[in-house]
Amino acid sequence: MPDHFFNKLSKSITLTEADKSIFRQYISVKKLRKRQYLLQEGEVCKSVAFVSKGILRSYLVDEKSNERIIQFAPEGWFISDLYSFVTNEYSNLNIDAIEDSELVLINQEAHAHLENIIPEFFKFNCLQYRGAYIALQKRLTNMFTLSAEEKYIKLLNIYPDIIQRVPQHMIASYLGLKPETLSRVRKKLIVKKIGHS
Amino acid sequence: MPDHFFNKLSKSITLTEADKSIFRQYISVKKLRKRQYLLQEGEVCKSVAFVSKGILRSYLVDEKSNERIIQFAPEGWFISDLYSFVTNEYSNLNIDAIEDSELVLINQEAHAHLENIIPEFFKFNCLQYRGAYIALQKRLTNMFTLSAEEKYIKLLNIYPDIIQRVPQHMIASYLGLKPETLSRVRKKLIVKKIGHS
DNA sequence: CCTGCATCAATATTATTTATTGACTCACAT
DNA sequence: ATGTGAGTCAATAAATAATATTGATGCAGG
Repeated sequence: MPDHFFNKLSKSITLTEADKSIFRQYISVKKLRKRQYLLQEGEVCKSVAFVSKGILRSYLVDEKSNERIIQFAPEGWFISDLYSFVTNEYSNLNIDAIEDSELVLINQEAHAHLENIIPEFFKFNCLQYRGAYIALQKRLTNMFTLSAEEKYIKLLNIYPDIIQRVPQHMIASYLGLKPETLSRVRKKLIVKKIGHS
Repeated sequence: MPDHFFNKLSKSITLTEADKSIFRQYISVKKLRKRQYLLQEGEVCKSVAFVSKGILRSYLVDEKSNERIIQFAPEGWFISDLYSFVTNEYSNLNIDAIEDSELVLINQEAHAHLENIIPEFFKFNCLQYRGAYIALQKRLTNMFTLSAEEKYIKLLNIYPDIIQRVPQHMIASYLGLKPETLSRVRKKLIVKKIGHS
């Protein structure tokens, strides 16, 4: 079951068979159906999830009760509320499944323990955090500097697959746009494209 | 928030204001949206839920992966997997919301504690169990002895409200019928009725 | 050899989700 | 002051998913 998970790890670190069987003792597998929560606002995030099938999102709802999407996590990605996970404070974000999905879960104790006994796993996480930090910073700067159209095109180039899979209003939410605005941006782009051909 | 809950208790037992404020310390409130699980097969049932709004169901999925509905719980009812709740073993049933719902939750420790310090609550539960047992036994005998049509009519008489609220295929599942069969039974009944008028 | 129901497959109906459009407002950069 | 980019609100359209019905057929038991 957690093959996909091991493949992912193996891309950045080297895992022995012994390591894998240790992992198997500490991880669990969970299925979520579409719209099901993995984590709800007000709960404490007790595990990080690796998505082996499907796609999840994390989001928060603002004062005006709009959903603001923080992250999409398709197969091969991790998702959690890291803040709540490490501090044990209540989470203020929600994580749910956009499609029926399958996860590999690692809870707090398991995670700590695995990092201790498998140094390569520690290293893996290190790399993950660094990468995530860089990506987030880039996203933030894009948010501040780009126009609606530019944001959309950038996303289209980087994650064309995600745009295909998730409803458009979620893309809008991710980009900090209103669905109507995104709809109009797309229309304009299509018109342009037809002009070219 | 838990007014509805106190009203329910007050129908069978007498609660002082002091009792109520003790309760308030030990219960929690939770919202579920349609199709969201309260409990999934393989988890341990950590709380009993009082439904203050909406409607839930508990069901198990059989070898042929049909859902078999055990119970519906509309407002004013309790629902849980009592077996798992008392033994701490993994549940083999699922509980989810048929409509967006609001619950009052009492977890294991709270439940035990409340029964200890509020004898009336202990008594309430006693009555609940007895009533539930009787009702279940009646249901079982109906299952064995009645025809599809009779089962449906009986349900219609006892819980007309539930039949209005939940999809027909769930009624079928509850009665141990196939959706097609129930559809045909209903058609026959409607024809009969028209004949009468 | 009926009767009562299950099964399978197709289709119809209804509800829910998602997307688009129009008319309008506001901020702000020119 | 004015045009542009995006938000807001309300209505509608389109797409998808959930639910219900129907017909054909099979099978077990009185």
